[in-house]
Amino acid sequence: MLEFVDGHPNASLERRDFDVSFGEKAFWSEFKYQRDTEIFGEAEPADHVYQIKLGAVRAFDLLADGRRQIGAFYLPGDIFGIETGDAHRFTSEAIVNTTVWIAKRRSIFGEGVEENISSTKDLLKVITRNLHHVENHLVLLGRQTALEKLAAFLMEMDRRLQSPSVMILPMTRRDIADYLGLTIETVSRTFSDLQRKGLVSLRGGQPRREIVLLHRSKLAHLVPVQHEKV
Amino acid sequence: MLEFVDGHPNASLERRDFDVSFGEKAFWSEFKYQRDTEIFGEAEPADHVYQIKLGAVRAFDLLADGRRQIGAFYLPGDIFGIETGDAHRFTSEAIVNTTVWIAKRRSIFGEGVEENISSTKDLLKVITRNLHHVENHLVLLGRQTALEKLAAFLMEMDRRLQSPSVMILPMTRRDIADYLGLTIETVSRTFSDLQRKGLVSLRGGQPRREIVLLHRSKLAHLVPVQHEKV
DNA sequence: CGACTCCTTGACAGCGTTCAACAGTAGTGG
DNA sequence: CCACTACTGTTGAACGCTGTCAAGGAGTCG
Repeated sequence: MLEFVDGHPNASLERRDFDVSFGEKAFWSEFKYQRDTEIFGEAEPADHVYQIKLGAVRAFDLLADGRRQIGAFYLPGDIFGIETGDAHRFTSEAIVNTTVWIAKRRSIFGEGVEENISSTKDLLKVITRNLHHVENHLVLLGRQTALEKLAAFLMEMDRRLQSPSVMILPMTRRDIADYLGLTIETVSRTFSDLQRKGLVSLRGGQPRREIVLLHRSKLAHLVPVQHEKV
Repeated sequence: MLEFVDGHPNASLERRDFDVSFGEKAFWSEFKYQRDTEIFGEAEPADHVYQIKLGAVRAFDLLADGRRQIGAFYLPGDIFGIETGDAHRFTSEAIVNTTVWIAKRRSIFGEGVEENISSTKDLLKVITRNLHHVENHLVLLGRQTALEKLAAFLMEMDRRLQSPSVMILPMTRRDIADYLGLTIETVSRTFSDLQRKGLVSLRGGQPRREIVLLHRSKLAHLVPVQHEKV
């Protein structure tokens, strides 16, 4: 099973051969990635499945001139790496030191998807969730203002972190900006806006990653909703 | 089989019970939709699969205040309507008078995806292609300029229409704008830009939907490419 | 003919970017 | 212990790309 480590140069193997419920029995191994190291690159073969145990991951595309678009953040519990069939579309990096469980794709799905039906349904469920998220994000990127984008981002993180009283964001302003299609300055200014309006409170000093949502319903009102049919 | 017509109020049934290759044998019926009529709405159950025979379709999300984001255009040959598992995420409308073949989902996949393995692979292929397209579109919406967006749009249409000498776009400037996250004025100005630069020629008078790509390689150079790893 | 849609163009405004300076924190090494 | 550096984040000022508002041309339909 050293092939695992070979295929993941930035990972350090901790334990292995878990039996997690994803379809049927499968062999999972635990890896740790240091902050800012790559988990897999764009166009690499997508032959593993990843689940975050601890930490956070960004999936992004980098243009030749340095522009970056983050397509998704993955948090503890999230499954990723199987978004696009044969090859990865986005590069994935650990945002902070991150523990990931990894399984070979064929150990879960058989060769391709031929053999294992129940896990194929799980696969479809994960992909469908990803697709849904990306489609929502299309609307955000194409048709929302900076304020709406940041409010939507905060509500998304709040939901996915199960509405903690103090939300501790793993990502930097640059990550947030690249997720929302903005610059770090605009993100920073919009945070200040929200603070002036009394909707959020920024805590912790440099990196200001601790955020308290003071008025979730007002924040939610800033997020555009889809049209209700007449 | 009148349930078909019941479920598709805007459609007129023409012929039915084709035998098309999508996985194994399935019963397809041909429907026609008038320009600007809805094929299926957001949040409706996704229990049919659609393939365009003639015409064009837009899939979009409409916000409460009228802002619209188009996620994809579908052209002859394209399969759509199975993007998101149980319920549709986007509304689909015929852009022009459009002929569509429709099959019940379970007549293709069995109840859910349990029974038919080979068509499950087809399903995954279609969904994967959709996901790939949407992820590309994320980068376009979040990180590209108006000029880059329009160039990318023209190259995409050129490829999908098999590089005709004269490209006849089915969609209006508004559709293009809502696809690219721009306004119609910016789209129009950017078309004029490209024309002044000698890269395209706009033909046909009001609706100016006939476009000749005069310099595909220069046009392609306007489209940002993903970063090549060092 | 009038009414309508689609598209283009001009003038102007504004949202978000760019450029720049600076504060707070952490890590390093003399 | 204290520079020194590096990194993250905030804020100000000016710019500019794109949006907004407005007018008008071209084509279609009844």
